[in-house]
Amino acid sequence: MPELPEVETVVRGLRPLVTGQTIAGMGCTWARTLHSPDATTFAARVAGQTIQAVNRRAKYIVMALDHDFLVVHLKMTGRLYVTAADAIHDADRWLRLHLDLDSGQQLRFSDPRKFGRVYLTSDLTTITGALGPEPLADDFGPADFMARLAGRKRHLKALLLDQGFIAGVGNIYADEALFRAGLHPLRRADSLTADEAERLYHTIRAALADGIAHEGASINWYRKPDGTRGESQDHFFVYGRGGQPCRRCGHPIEKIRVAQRGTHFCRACQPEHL
DNA sequence: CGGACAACCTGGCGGC
DNA sequence: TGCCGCCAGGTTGTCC
Repeated sequence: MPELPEVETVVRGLRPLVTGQTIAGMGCTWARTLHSPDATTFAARVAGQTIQAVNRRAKYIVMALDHDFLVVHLKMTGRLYVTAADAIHDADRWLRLHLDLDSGQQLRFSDPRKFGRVYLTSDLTTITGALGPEPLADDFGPADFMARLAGRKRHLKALLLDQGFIAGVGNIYADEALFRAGLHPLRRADSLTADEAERLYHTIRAALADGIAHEGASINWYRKPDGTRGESQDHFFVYGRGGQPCRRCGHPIEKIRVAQRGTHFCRACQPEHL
């Protein structure tokens, strides 16, 4: 569930809580949560480093330390929160890793499904090197998007989910962007007119920006660092609305599978041909 | 290049 | 109440 808007919301919540804090130690209770290096190396290397900045690249949370980058991917059910070291939270039931901060607080990573990953690396490009552009970046314009679309034959839905094509879009905001653009998820990328491509560029950005404005979508697992829910899900046009009337035309929203993902769309607003 | 699918995992839910 | 099986979806890797 955490896509660009959810990760951005987490980053904005964490930033004032951990920036400037020095890490005293690390504990990990599910080995595979640590992608690299191994726990012993990780703990020794992270200790004593100060968190200089908290940022986002695609769906990765990137904390710049003195000599390394501490990177977290929430995958589907990961949650990050800061708490007093002796405090108990509901999400601790699935606690996988914690960082001891010199303030006496802990930065905790909880993850029921154990898909989330934590990395410590001095070279960020080993993680983010193959990612496509940030869709909300100032220097990413309609012409850049249209150039990337050119010659691609894949279904639009599959292409939007491809992190190497454009970074940060996941299943929810792909469906929302395609609805807003009036484009069927099975349209081939190279079948778009210039107008359609430019429209899609703008609706991707609008869907993501609205998601951030509503602080992400708490369908089930996602929570902000303070434990509260985002409200993006209350504003969806199609995602999770199969069988319900389209907010624009009243036609029932359909749910199909595209690229092995549940895909929601309105047959009237997103015609398959032309 | 692109598509299909398994793997990684668990909780929540519908059906019986 | 309880058990069963399915579904959720980000990413990687494999195979065709």
